[in-house]
This record gives sequence, C-alpha cells and structure tokens, in this order.
Amino acid sequence: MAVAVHSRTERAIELFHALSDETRLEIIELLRKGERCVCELTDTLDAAQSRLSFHLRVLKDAGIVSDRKEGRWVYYALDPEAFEEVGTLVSGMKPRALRRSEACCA
Amino acid sequence: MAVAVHSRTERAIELFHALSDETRLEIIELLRKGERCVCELTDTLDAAQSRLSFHLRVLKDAGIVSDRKEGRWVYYALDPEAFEEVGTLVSGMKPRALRRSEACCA
DNA sequence: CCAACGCATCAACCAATATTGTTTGGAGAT
DNA sequence: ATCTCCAAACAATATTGGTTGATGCGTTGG
Repeated sequence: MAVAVHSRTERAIELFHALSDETRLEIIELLRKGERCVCELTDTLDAAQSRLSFHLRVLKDAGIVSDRKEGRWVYYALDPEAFEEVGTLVSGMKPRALRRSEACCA
Repeated sequence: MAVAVHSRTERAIELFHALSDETRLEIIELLRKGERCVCELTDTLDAAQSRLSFHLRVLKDAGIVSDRKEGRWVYYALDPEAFEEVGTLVSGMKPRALRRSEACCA
C-alpha cells in the first residue's frame, strides 16, 4: 500500500510538510518518550480522535511514524530513519558557494 | 520589521513550512550556486514575477534567504545559518527511547 | 522630466488542508 | 450473540496557501 514513486524533491516536500504542523510536532514530541496508543495521544493532546487520526496518517505516509496493532489498540512510534533522511536532505541544501559567485544582471 | 517572537515549535513550523514547497526548493537549489537577482530567477524558473516574489518573501521571513538591494536589482542569497538551525531542530526530534519504553493503555 | 524597468504588494480567485461530527468495522468482554 | 470500546473512514465545512493580474513605487537611462 502507498507505493508512490517519489523524486528527491517530492520526497523532501512530503517530509517537510509533515513536519510543518503544530499538532504533528506535538505528536512527535510525545512519541520521543516511546510508543503510544491513539487513546493516550487524544488524552494528552486534548484533541478529537478523528483529528489525531488524520495527522497520524500524514506522519505515517511520510514514514515518520510506524504503527503496530495490538488487541483493540494501535500503537504509534517514531521511525528514526526518517530523521536521518531529513538530516541528509538538509545537508544537501546548504550553499556550496560562499556568496557572490558571479552575479547576474550585470 | 517582522519582529515576531517565536516559540521553538512556531519556529520549527515556519522553517519546515518554508521548505515544503516545490518552487521554494527550486529557488534554494538555484541559490546554492550563489546569489541571484529576481529577474534571473524568473527567467530560469519560468515563473511569474509576482509568484516568485511571494515565495522569496516566505523564504526571507523564515530567514532562509537574505536580500541585498543594488540599483534597481534585488539580489537574494541563501543564509547558511538557517540550515544549521534546521539540522539542530531535526536532531532534537529524534527518539531518545528505543521503542517500547513503557506502553500506555495496558 | 519622462518612459522603461525591476520588484513588492494587493485583491480575487481556486486548490489544497485541516477540523468536526458521524459512521463503520474490528476486538475483547459479558 | 450482543455490548462496549478503540480507531479508521467518510462527508461537510472552515481555513489556509498559492497563483494570477493589476497597481504602485523607486531607480535608471534617454
């Protein structure tokens, strides 16, 4: 499921977009302490279940979290690889020229 | 100009949002080669001037690019500090527990 | 001084995203 | 079986974000 062949740029957009939302950053901050079920996230974040479900899906599609089903609960956890990937992407965006290579527009 | 006192989270959102758009990533890729005026960006990216102006503002507000006025041209360049900042932010988001600390919802 | 240029800003519009409430379905428990 | 609980899926609405075209302002060259 969710195959989606990504260009490098599309992948960057997906990751950065997933990280550019307050609720999702709060989820990530919570999950840093270890995996959590949706019920605890809704309690802690005081958010409607359907809202969290939406944001968890965005994070999951981006590969930032993974989910695991156990009984009637679903546990979400951070995927460390995603953060490595973001780090690599950011490194590749740094300027390689130190200002004023040669300007355009003479 | 653009004072805006940011919480850590708000700052992260601003940065990630600025990076989550194709046009803006293209601008960044171009600027890696050195500073450029808006006119060259419009030519290279084949984008309307007002469109680029919009995206350049987003990047500038986020501190990702800086601008320099010279005669009738405005030159934009990447600000390396911003990428350090993003790197730091990402590092601080990595999970500190390696899965299953203690689960909730027993 | 005026016309052309380079860029920012604004308003209007359209597309994409987020929120809310409701519904559906799967897993226990009784 | 049935009831309860958890979470995903759906639909409707509200909000945000990006694009476009027009306008305005400073700069430069004639």
